[in-house]
Amino acid sequence: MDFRKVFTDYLAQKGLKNTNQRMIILQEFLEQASHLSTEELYLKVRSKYPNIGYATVHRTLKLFAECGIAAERNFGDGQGRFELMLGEQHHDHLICSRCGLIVEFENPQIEQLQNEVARRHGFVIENHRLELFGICSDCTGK
Amino acid sequence: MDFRKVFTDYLAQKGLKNTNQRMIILQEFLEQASHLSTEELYLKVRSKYPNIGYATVHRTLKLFAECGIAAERNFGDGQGRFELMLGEQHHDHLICSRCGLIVEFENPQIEQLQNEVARRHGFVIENHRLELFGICSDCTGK
DNA sequence: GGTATATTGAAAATCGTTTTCATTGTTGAT
DNA sequence: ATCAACAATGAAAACGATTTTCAATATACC
Repeated sequence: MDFRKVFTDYLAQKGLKNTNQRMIILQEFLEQASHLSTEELYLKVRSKYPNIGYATVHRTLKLFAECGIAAERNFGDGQGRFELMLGEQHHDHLICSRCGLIVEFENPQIEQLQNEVARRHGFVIENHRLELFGICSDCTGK
Repeated sequence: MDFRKVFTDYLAQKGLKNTNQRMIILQEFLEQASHLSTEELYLKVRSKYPNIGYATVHRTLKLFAECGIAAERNFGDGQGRFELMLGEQHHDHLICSRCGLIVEFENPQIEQLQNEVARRHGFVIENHRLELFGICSDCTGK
């Protein structure tokens, strides 16, 4: 999937402008798209391009979310995080409380049970969030 | 379960002091313990006891969480919320995106599948968070 | 009661996020 | 290519929720 095209198409369609900063930030985001906070991406970008500001990184990440190439997550550490959306498939997260490792997983059975629960309570689900916190195998060993 | 006793025991054990404010805040919290934010509880308390400050409410809620009679939640609306922990049973949440209604549910089958997923990835689960966002039956009708 | 020490409330500090604003850059029309 | 319109930028300020500071007060224990 060509994320650059999705993004530039979105910009064009919205009458927004295709700037160097936006392309640089997308590039850096794609290089390591695993659940970066705004702060982390900003530091990564700034190390190579010192005059790109925090606000621009922040605004660009919001654009990524708007056009669907990224999703904003919150794992309860007080920082919003963005992750690349590879296609439509939903996935959830396993998070190591010790080292911070984040593993993605999918489980259709769980999703189905969720729908059942919702139906029983008269809800129509739009969205969900499932996070499992624990200790990963590396950290268990230590 | 006598939450007042759990709380005062915790205070005693920690060498903390049993104050009027703390008892008042616990009282108000118990009266309507359904997922209140600090702000909401503060307003509720202040309406009856105008000279209890926000900081005291906040600090007391943290104490509730520490001694296990409350748990802090975050439903992504930018406000931390506290809910009464009635015993050990874990439960998850259905949240109406339109009216904000919060319904609690439990589903052992989902929990079991979660454990399986975790095991497959070498994780030992300590904790989890599951939230289903959607539209409740009242709001669907309208 | 007296003393040590925790608590309080108001205000200030903090943290992550968002906005403002003057300047700069991009786009599309000419 | 030049121009005018307007979006984007970066620095700093504003923001909202949370947390801390600090002098005054209250509590617990002797």
